[in-house]
Amino acid sequence: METLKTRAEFKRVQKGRKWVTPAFIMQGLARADAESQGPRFGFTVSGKSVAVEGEGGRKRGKAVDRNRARRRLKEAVRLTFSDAARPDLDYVIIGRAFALSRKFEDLLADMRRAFHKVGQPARSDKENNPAP
RNA sequence: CCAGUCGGCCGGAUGGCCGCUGUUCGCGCGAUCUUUGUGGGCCGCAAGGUCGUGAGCGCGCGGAUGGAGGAAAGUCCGGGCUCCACGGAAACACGGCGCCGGAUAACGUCCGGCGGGGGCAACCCCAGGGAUAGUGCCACAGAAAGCAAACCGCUUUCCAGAUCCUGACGCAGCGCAUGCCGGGCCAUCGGCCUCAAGCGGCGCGGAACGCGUCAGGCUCCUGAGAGAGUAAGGGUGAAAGGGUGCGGUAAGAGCGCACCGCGCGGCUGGCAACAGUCGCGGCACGGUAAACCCCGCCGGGAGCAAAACCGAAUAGGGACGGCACGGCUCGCGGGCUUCGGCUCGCGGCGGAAUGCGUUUCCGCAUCGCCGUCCGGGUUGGUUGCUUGAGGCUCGCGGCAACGCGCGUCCCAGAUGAAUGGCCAUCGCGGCGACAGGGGGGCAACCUCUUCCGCCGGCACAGAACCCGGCUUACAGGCCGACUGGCAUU
Repeated sequence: METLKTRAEFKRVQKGRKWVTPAFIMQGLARADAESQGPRFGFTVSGKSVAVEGEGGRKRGKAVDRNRARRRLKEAVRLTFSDAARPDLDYVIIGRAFALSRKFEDLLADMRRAFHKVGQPARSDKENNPAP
């Protein structure tokens, strides 16, 4: 599984198609250079986004929670992308609060559905502007 | 057994499936290098080419092996390291620290003491230098908050007398039947009772007490009055100018004495902080320095996003070469000069040219264009990057912190950021109740425990250059030493 490395790549994918679930937000965009093959993924989780409602107001997610949310999302992508993701797209997955508590099999189902939804309009884009 | 104090340690375990990353070994592929002193083969006169061998690098596959914490956290101190600044020293300013001795690379840390405070005790807590160097502040309350003063109170002198004292008089009251009349009872001239708890009219007395009037007074008392003394007591406060006791005094007061405290000086013990003791001082010198300040010690700044190296595109800078290089009584600067000037660069004016907006007009932009090279430099990449004031065992020195020596081990290095995801069993925690067992109770029942079921996914928390500390967070659990209490032998 190849990951996005630079800030510029992340900013670019932000313009792409978006799909929201309780555990994450997925964005996808066709890659400009056709150099590498297979899809690429970027993961991002902020402390604010995984904040948990507790006694005395919201509790900001600490580093442990952020890392754990990212790992679960990463694992879910790893188990689903080979047959669900489109190889000519870059994806960005943004963690949300339920990334920690959602059952893992539901997370996998969410992920497959998100790949389908994000990949669908990209196909029509490709028909309008065929890549060189 | 219960309660507690101190120190040390752990902080889920095992397995299955699928992953990430470092190191190392092997294999494969890729580009590069592989001698210019005889130094693989072949071709070539040669430059060189080609095949092979080897090397490091990159990628892939396979094997082996390592992979979060006690706080990785907060970023509060101290260092290493890097860059910047800086001739040395001192002073000033600013900041930090502050009992003494030791440990340490250093520290605001640690150890051992000292002093003060708390606890029955084990033990715990303390920013703990200087308040006779100076300045400031001390809210509220209180009379008064720093230099003595005096609200209540206490005492005294004078003055005064509603209250006080003395005297006189009067009244009330008391007494007198050994005062009279009256009255009553018994009765023989007479005797008895009655000054009222129950009875009329008069009279006498002045020891004590009461009231009134008058006069006098300061012995007592009083103060709506003036002055003086006092700080014992009351009250306020965090704090009120030493404490307790005896003496003393008009009342009091270190006014005097004893003990304690305080200050000064000496002696003894201790490296020292300090402790003990002797003498003197009659007690002034309140607190606050986490108020300014004084004294002593320490301190250059910024930080791994430090810093070094490699370096794409675009824009801009410089050098060189080629092409182009038109005007001016202009300005500035350089070079040459036969001093007439010539020439180059920059700028100004003018405007040719080129490009753009559809053309002219007009407007805007450029003032050279092209090529090669150089330096700086952003995205990015590499290094820094993990062997270090390092861990462990043993021995020695030291009360200890710690030091020394021998041996042994290598123990995370990610960078949109690895060290994991999911599941099962056990463990843990909570809840439930059928049943069995133990304890308490007359009983209802309560409680502990075993088994069972369900639930929770299970404390605080994720390395980011590295060490030494501090602080803060933390479910549950283990070990050791010690203290107090109860019970038993």
